[in-house]
Amino acid sequence: MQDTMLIIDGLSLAHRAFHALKEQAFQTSDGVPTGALYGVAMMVSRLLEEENPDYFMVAFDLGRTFRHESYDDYKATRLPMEEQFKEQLPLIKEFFHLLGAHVIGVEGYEADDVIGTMTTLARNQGLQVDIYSGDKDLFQLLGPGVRIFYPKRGVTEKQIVTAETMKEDYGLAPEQWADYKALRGDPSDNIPGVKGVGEKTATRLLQRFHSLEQLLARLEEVEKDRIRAQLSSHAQLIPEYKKLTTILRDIPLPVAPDDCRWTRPDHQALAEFFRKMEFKTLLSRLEKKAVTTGPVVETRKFVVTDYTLLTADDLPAFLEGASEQVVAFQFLAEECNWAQGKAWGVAFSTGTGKNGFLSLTATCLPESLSRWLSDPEAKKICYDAKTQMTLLSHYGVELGGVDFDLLLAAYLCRGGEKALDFAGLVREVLGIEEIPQVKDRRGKPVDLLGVKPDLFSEEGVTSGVTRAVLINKLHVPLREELVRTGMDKLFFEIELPLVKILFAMEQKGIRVSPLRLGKLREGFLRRIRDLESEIYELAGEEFNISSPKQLGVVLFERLKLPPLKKTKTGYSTDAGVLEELSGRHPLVRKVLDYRTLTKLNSTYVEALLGLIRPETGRVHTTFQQAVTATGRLSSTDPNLQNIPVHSEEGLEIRRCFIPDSEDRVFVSADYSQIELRVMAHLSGDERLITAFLQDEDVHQRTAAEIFNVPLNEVTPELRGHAKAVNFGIIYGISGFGLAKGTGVSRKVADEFIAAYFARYSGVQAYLEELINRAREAGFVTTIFNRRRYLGDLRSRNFQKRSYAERIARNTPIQGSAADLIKLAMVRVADRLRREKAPADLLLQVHDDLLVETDRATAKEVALILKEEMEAVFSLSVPLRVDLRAGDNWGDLKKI
DNA sequence: GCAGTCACGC
DNA sequence: GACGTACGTGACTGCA
Repeated sequence: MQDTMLIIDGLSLAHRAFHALKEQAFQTSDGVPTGALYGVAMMVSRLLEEENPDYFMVAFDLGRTFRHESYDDYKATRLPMEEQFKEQLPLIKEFFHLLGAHVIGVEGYEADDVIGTMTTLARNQGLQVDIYSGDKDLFQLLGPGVRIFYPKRGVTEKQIVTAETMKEDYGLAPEQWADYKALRGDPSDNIPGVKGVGEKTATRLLQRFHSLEQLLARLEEVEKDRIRAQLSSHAQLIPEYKKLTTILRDIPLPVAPDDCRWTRPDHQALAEFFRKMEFKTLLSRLEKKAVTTGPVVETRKFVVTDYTLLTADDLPAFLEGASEQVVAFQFLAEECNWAQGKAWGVAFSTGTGKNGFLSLTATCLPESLSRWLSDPEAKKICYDAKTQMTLLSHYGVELGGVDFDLLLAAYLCRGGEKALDFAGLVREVLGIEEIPQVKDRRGKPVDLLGVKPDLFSEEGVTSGVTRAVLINKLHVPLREELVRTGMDKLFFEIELPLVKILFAMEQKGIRVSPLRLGKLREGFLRRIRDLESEIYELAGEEFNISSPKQLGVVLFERLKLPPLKKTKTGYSTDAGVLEELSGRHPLVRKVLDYRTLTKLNSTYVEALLGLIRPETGRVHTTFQQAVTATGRLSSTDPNLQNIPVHSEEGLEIRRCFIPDSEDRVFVSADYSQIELRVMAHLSGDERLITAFLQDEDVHQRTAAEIFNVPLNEVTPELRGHAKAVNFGIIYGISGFGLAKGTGVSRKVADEFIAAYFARYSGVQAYLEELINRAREAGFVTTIFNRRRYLGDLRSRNFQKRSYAERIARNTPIQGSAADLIKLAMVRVADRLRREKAPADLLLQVHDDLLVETDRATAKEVALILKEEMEAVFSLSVPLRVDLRAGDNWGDLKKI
């Protein structure tokens, strides 16, 4: 590997550090140092955490620089700054010495010149040169083997600039930078530049003429009279400017690269320095580093080897003493999914400290075990009860008496983050770094419910028992955390009872007609083929239409259509762009159709066909209860929460979902405007509450209010705009986003929002208060106290902060709606069971419940759904549920 | 395997 | 002037 020389642009860093010290602004709430300390932090990271440089140098200005003497103003403005730095310089120097750097300044030259010369020398020796600087002037040093770590202004992420990225980002080569600055000028360096030549013009001129010399020589070729005149009047001065902007690369240096070899930092002295300077973040990083790489510290391990190998006959006695307490259990299985379940055994850990493992070999469980598992009075705890239920279903055992599910508890406690896997949870809560895990051939940890025979060993049993013991250990702090945060009710009355309901829904599955799906596929494939050949015809060549890259080339290069939008990697070809272009070339519309059809076919038709279980003719989704940040459920394999509904082709797909038999029908119950109702409740806005109390069309009412027209004069267009505003409010609006959504101008969109907040001032006040309180507390909550932690609300990074604010506005609304429907599911399931209604919950799609029931009892069941869902919780506005029923999922009619 | 883009739902 | 509507899952491409 190439040796590396690390060079720090000292003056710029001193400048940053100075402001950091002055403003006491060392770090953001998320612990990331802001721009002011960027250089220091990046370097420390590099030195302490990533790799070590072979050579390390810091360049400083020493006193006045003669390169600028020709420019009178320079002294007047620059000197006082240097005086200020002087106070900081000894500290900064000490800091770098502690880090093991060589600090170099040359009387009469700027730090840039020192860097320029050292870079040239080092590169000639074949070293890789990495420069940390906030100054674009150094870009002129870029070239083979030279990179600049350059912070984007106000942004904490580092940006690595090379000659190539510079060309891409600025359209200029390194050797053009001095010319560019001479033309453009730079007030901060007191280089006036050419009047009337800004960044764009300077770039364009240099791209065309390549160098200042060429430009001045061929001045007559410049078309714009104004620019040409300015250039010729500056013709004498321009070379002078260039002298000011050009970094010297051959000044006499007191050292050679070889004198700058890195000496390892003295950690203790460095820590002392950080403490003195109150660089808390850096200090903690240093200490962390000391723990992980310093004197070898034993990683915290936890293994349980003290357990009893049980037999089916031992089990009752083993569990008996524990009957008053909760028992943690964990299955070990070869396979566990909807289709199959084969258990190796089950591990127990009782509250009284007894651990045991029961091996299972047969296709059925011993009676003593089944009895205990299904006994609702025998309290048990586990990690991910739904999956354990799935395994047990293959033994015909219904798990009962689950008192605590660590997966769900951890999900709630983490407040907005996905639940951790078990090892992660143990690490976070108990600080245990290492637990026994079954590993596959490549050393990847294997799920305890998917241990293939060739991997099964003693280690598996140990892993299972250790996990059971840890489940017991973890449940205490997690239970306390739930109580402390007021989420215990949410956990015990909503999430935990929901597990069984979701499990039943997964088991039940939905019948899908393979015949209808097959026909659909035929039709889709035929249309796709037709479109393909038409598109190739129109394009004049064959290409992969599904590749945005290739499509971009065809549309924007071959057909010369205007690229309206760019993505990180090239032209954007999303639906919005294509829609705009559709009038300009017949191919575009066909691509849109092609996209729609291939999407529907591969994501839904083909995928569903593959997921129909041949034994039952049904698809069985998996509901994820511990993934979303807001408390919603999600659905996978297949995802039945995003089956199309808005297009005719989409409805065709929904029509393939059919009830069990002729005697059965689907009933759907969906909450009307639940999120807006929740917002009305949370904000207490009287106008909004009144609208719902009077059961008005809320979008129509909003239109009347913000456009100031009578209710009956609201046109569909106005209603559409109002609807977009309502959505925007829920999602954390901006004028720009709304403008895009409605097609009105940015200015008009801003006016919509202003009008909305003027009319619904309660909503505005609520949203403002919400953010203020969340900033203080560090989290937002839903009606049932579900939390989401939002550290970024205090971030100095605009982007992060704005994002956190949008989340803060949306989460209480979306999350409360999620809470409500989850509770409603619990109530509905309970009621259906109590009334012995022949009905099964099939799906939940966020505000919609799909139920299958006997044709004869459809009305009754529908009314039960409506009743339970509307009465689920008393808000200051009524909840309303719309009912529909039908013989397939695509043709549901209002009832 | 992973990131990027696109598209479907609420 | 930054930045530009919440929450998901999944198919596909293209690069490593």
